[in-house]
Amino acid sequence: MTSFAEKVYRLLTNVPPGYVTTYKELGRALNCRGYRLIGQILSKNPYAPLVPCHRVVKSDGSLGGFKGSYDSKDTQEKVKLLTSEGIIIKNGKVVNFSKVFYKFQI
DNA sequence: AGAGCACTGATCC
DNA sequence: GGATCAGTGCTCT
Repeated sequence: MTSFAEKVYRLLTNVPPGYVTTYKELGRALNCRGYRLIGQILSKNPYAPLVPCHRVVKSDGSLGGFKGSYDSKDTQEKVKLLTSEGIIIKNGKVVNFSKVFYKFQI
């Protein structure tokens, strides 16, 4: 499958552990303005644990959603995961966001 | 062929 | 400052 989705997954696997990126950055890296579709694609995530979709957050530092839910235990688990990777999250937002933000080379 | 979607920026109070 | 509106592009049914 050589679709747009695969490119997203590929970029995601390029993100090293302990770093995060944003839907916007992904969209920009792929030259795509439909930021929503990035999340939609990730929600499908046929590549499951291969693609660290929990490392993708919103542009303002909040985590956005996870597993199709906005406010559930899944989101809390995402926080826990990121925290264990060295990312500080407080009140549902990344504290050291600018420090762990992985910028794609365009 | 059509609707959905884990977002974002701009606009409106 | 916070809330709302509109735009956006690919995937799935």
